[in-house]
Amino acid sequence: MEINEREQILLKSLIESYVRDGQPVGSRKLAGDSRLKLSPATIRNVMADLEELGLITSPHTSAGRIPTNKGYRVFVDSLLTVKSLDNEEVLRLKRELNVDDSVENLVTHVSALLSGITHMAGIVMAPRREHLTLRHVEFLPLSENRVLVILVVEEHEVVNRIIRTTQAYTPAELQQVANYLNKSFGGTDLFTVRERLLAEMRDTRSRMDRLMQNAIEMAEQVFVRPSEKDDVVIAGQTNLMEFYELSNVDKLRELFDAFNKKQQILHVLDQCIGSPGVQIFIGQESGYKPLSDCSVVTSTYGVNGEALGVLGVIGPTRMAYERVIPIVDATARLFSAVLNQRH
Amino acid sequence: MEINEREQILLKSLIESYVRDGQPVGSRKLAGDSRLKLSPATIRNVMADLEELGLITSPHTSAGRIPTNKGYRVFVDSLLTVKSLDNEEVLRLKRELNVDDSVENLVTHVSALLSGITHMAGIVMAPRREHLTLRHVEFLPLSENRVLVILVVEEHEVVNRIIRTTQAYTPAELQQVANYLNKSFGGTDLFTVRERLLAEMRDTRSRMDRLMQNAIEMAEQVFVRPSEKDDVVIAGQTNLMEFYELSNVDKLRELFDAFNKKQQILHVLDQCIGSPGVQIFIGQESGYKPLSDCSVVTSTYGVNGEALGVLGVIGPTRMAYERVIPIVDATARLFSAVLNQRH
DNA sequence: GTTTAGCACTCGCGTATAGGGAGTGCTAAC
DNA sequence: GTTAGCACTCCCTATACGCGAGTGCTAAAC
Repeated sequence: MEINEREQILLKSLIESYVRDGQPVGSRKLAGDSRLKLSPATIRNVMADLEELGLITSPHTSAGRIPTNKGYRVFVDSLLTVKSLDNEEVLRLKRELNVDDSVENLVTHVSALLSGITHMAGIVMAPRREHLTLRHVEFLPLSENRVLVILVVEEHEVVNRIIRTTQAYTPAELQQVANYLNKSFGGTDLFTVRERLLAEMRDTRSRMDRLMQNAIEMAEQVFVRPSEKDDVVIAGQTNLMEFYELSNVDKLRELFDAFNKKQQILHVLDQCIGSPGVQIFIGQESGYKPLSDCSVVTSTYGVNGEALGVLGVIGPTRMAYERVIPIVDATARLFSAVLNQRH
Repeated sequence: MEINEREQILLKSLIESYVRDGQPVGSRKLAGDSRLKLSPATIRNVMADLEELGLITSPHTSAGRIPTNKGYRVFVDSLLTVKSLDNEEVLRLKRELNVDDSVENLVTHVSALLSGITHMAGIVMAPRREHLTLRHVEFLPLSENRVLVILVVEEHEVVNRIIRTTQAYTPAELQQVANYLNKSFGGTDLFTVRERLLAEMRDTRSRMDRLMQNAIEMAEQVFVRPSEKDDVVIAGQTNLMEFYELSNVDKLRELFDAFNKKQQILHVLDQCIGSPGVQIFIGQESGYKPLSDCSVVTSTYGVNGEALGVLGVIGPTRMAYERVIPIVDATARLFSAVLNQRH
């Protein structure tokens, strides 16, 4: 795709104008906006070329032109001049993130922030760790055969679940098992704990003492990956209603349903985790139909340079990319910084 | 409000027809529907009376009549014949609720169920206990001056938070404090723990040992009511989009924003907790503007006859009350039963 | 050869108008 | 008290029309 400088300038002007006003842009308007001193007639010629290239299109004969997704793509890739972020906004971000909050709260906060600043939908995927290290484990007997397990992983995170055991344990027995696990496996990856215990069982099948048997029964149920259903937090969905006001309510519903389902959204975000920095999906590029009228701007965040998750913003393809990109970028950095501080 | 039998029958027919089809009901249609063998002309006379009473109204001269909120109220209070619940649906409800789930998960599930069965929005207020009894407490040192506190309250619920202390504690000291608190205050109400410890401090200011000092510093920060931000869970909001399709997008947005804010919704539910059984707010009766086109059907749930929370359904005033009421009722009973089982 | 002015043409949108349909209220007869 | 008949009202849809915005093409100007 080669377009000459004049075409670039005009495409840029056109997109900026369309993003600002939401109205198809005509040749006369463009002649006024652009620095280029050209008559509307000339501009019409250029626009015809751009249309031939598939970068812009007209909704109907007598309207102006609007960018196609391909046009946005060219704009984003090579024409856009990113505005650096308002200092005030950076401060606001910093102020709102409390290091001592649970990860869950932080994620919710960040999502709300993204949505608040951009007036679109904020979206944050919860940190995904391949390896969760065990910090501490605690067992509390409930009714017989049911045990409440409290697991502290990494540094801060508390996970709890109820397991059913084949036999009733006394508090003392539970305490014993907990002590054993804490002493032997503190700082170890959850899966490793499980595997080592199960390996132990295979190796020394017959001559196992009671303690070990108990530990193994627990381990089988306890040391599995915590459920990840709330893996994605979306905020400010209603902001998107503005953009659909004129258009189809059915599409809006489809979009909102997609937000509720989350899995597919998660899948879209998942694609980003490999490559660092800001990524942008325009329209169908996300490969998910309900998002076909939307763009998604994402960035990865993480700890010690390792990407743990993805956050970003969902809005109409017609969004102010030059503003949104630095916001997403800065938020990801700040969030990473906060996560780092906690270690 | 006295209306004679014939008026009652016609009002009932009219509402049932309108709820079914969503179309204003004319005299001819009503003459066909109703068991009464009356000509459309007679029915027109009756309808004129009902209109004078404010029970029905016509959108415009040449349309049929639709119920007013007052009409719905009369219908709900004295005309409605409640359908008993499908056995299959009861089973579905039972099947979906897992006793061992956390309260949080249960609440989410119940909300989704209500929404799924009624095709409207489900809404569940998390249980509110006046008194939370301490089951177990555990301290884990993080970086210096920061301590992770894990609190098990009631039987199952795990709450955790990070507190900052004035001095750095050793793990041994923390263990000591935890042991002391567990031994002395297991089974006690959280507030009571706090108050007793603070009272202790006042009484024996000078001659306090180290352990007590530590315990008190902890107690001040730890034994406060857990934050209740996620007090209300709403599911299936998108179902409501169908009903607004024709009407105002702005109103829809207002409604969705209200769902996100939650506080006001919570306030509406709060009103219900006093009186047991199913309650219904029609239109503005809820006293909350975004809900003025909606009806809210609620019921309380609880443990041992004590009401702990409220659940229900939000939908258009034009809803099938005779179906929704038993659903909400049954769900509340089942949820109560599940909560009771856990004790 | 590029740029520009001029002009006919197209299309969407808002307004005006007419016809049909549904339902009503009133009156008079049963 | 009930019903048939009828004029009336109002909405909804379709059609027509004019206006405005913007285009593409052509021919002249630079």
